[in-house]
Amino acid sequence: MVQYSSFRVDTAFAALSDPTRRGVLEQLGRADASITDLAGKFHMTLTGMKKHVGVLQEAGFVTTQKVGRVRTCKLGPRGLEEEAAWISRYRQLWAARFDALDTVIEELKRKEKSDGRRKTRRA
Amino acid sequence: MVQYSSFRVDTAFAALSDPTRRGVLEQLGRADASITDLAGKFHMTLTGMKKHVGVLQEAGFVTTQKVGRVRTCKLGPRGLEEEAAWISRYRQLWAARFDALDTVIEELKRKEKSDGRRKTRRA
DNA sequence: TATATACGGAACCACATGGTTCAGTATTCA
DNA sequence: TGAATACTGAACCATGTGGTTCCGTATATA
Repeated sequence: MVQYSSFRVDTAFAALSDPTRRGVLEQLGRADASITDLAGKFHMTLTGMKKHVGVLQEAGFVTTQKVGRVRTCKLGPRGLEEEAAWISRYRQLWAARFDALDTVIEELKRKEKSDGRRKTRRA
Repeated sequence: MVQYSSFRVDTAFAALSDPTRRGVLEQLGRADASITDLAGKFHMTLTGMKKHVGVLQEAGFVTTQKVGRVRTCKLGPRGLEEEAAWISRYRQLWAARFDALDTVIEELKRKEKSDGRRKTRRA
């Protein structure tokens, strides 16, 4: 029984809301990398990148391991299951909400076409 | 290749990172509501709720309409398409990254199977 | 008309975020 | 050994966030 805590989803979505961090995830999807590698690739200081990696690690998206003086980052065990589940569930809700209201969807289509000249709307 | 604007995804994920706002979305999935309704349901001031609704509106998840003195909120035209796309794409990346590790991929397959069949999970 | 309701907006607050610099420590290598 | 490398951590800064209160305005209602 998968029970996702609100806290995890919070930190996960927060982690994903930064373009640098999404970039880091994509980068690590291609190859493992050190802090220095990532800092260089995203044009910021080591300290700055370390913070981002820390956030990703906190969210469970990244694991790191230090060998010698180099800390290597790689994708962690979480594959965004819970976030995918939340979004999927919401999309069902959303679709159901719009399915039920045919008139609204029609209204919406008309609106997108005529670009907001009509204000009269029944709901 | 899907081209999604980084800005939109940023604000979308940021909007979803707050549990109150996710709650509001789920609530609006069940029924439209006024600011006062939502403020009461989530135990905060009108002004506080108005800010949350503003964030959701900015992200395109919610639309509002004022009739008389009541502003009614409803789910907007965006159904998290871009966010679902990003996550789906990342999950593929992630899975490919772990292809080498047999135990993990087995775990993934088992999970995806049960995910696809039964969506019985709650928030 | 008087009053209660529902919102709008400004200002404030504590704390988080996304960066930086600076001063270390631990490793590697010539 | 000594110098360069790779990171760590503290401190700082500007801005953003999630709330609040206070006051104002428009609308509904008795």
